[in-house]
Amino acid sequence: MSRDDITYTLGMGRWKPGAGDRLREAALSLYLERGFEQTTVADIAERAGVTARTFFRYFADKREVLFDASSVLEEKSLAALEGVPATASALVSVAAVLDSVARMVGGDRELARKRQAVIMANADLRERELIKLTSLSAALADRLRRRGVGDIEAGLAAETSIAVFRVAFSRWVTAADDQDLQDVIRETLDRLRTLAADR
Amino acid sequence: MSRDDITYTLGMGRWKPGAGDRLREAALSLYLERGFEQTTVADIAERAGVTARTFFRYFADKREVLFDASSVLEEKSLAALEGVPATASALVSVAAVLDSVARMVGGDRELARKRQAVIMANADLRERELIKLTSLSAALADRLRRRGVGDIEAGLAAETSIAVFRVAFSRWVTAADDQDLQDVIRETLDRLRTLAADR
DNA sequence: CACCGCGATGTCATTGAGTGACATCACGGC
DNA sequence: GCCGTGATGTCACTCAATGACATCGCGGTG
Repeated sequence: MSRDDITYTLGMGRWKPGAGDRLREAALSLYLERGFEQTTVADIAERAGVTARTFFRYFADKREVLFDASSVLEEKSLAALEGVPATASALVSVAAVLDSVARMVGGDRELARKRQAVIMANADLRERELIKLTSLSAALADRLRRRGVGDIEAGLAAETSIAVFRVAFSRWVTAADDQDLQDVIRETLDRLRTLAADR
Repeated sequence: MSRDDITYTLGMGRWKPGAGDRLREAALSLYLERGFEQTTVADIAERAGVTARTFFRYFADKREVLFDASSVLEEKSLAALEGVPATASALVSVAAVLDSVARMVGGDRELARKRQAVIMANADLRERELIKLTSLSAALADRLRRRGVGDIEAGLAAETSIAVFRVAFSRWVTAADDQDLQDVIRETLDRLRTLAADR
């Protein structure tokens, strides 16, 4: 069977462009339809009109197809940190970063829900999700240290931001009514302040 | 080549007992010698005097051999929570759990160091480590809710405990002098209180 | 004592993830 | 009209992981 009927289009090069996007979409839909484990890379590649080998040229592994956006998220979050005066406390700086994350993630709650459903249904995906957050946290802590925040404070503030984000995000994505992720995060951060003051 | 010279011992049954322990030791030493990725399950099994198939009868996957102790850790941590009066604040309860974890983990710093070296050298192992902590956190949050702590507070307190533990553990395992993990954790928790009070 | 069921292990076959090496071929420049 | 390049295909391979079935010592049981 020739591939050309699927992939070849006049004047567009030898193959259809946007293989990466097609793979992303194919993967998400298949993960939703059959579940992550029941989907093979060959399935995804076929739906996207490429071979399995090509999948691995775009994504390091079967999970990464759901997470490669997070590198962009990380960059932009750290950029947001630059906008905060270096005199701000660690927690205030972190709050700004969380706000920026909320703006990026909070736009499409339906997409967030689908994604979350897939991720939560599989342990390997949950693992990957965690390490992405942790990677962001580590980068954040690093920047905080560079701007003079104490070693331990930087680590704590960064790790704490994950705590707040996870709790807030879970609340937001589950909520019946249509809240604003930024609000939920701010509220959750306030709750943490109260909590920590407890004895 | 017959296996009997290795595995058969008079009066001890058909095979040497303690295959699980042998596999654990073989795996850790090989991961230290060659690295996690450079070690195959067949290598581990061979050193332990069994077949690869047997490895997977003891451990769900190649990573789990380093983490199967954490289920015990989780049980005992939750048991420690039972000893805390239900009237205690969420953070105080969490502090008690952290103290219990510290007692279990803090005993052998050299072992902790070796383990940590292996884990930190590989992304897959870091992922697994994270999900174990998160699993503990989720269980902890669940118990807190059952004893009347508010939904959000429970989640926050549990997630925060991870933040504190990770920061403290990292400091402890890296430290030049010989500190007590419990002390480091308590100190870190205090720092968090200060941090959260900041504006 | 001979037989039996059980449990731990071995053996074999298979699927699917992931990788390296090399071939292909349209496109764009020269 | 030739050529280098980049994206893709093809092939071969290793290894993780799992299911099915065989093996065999041990501890009873009659």
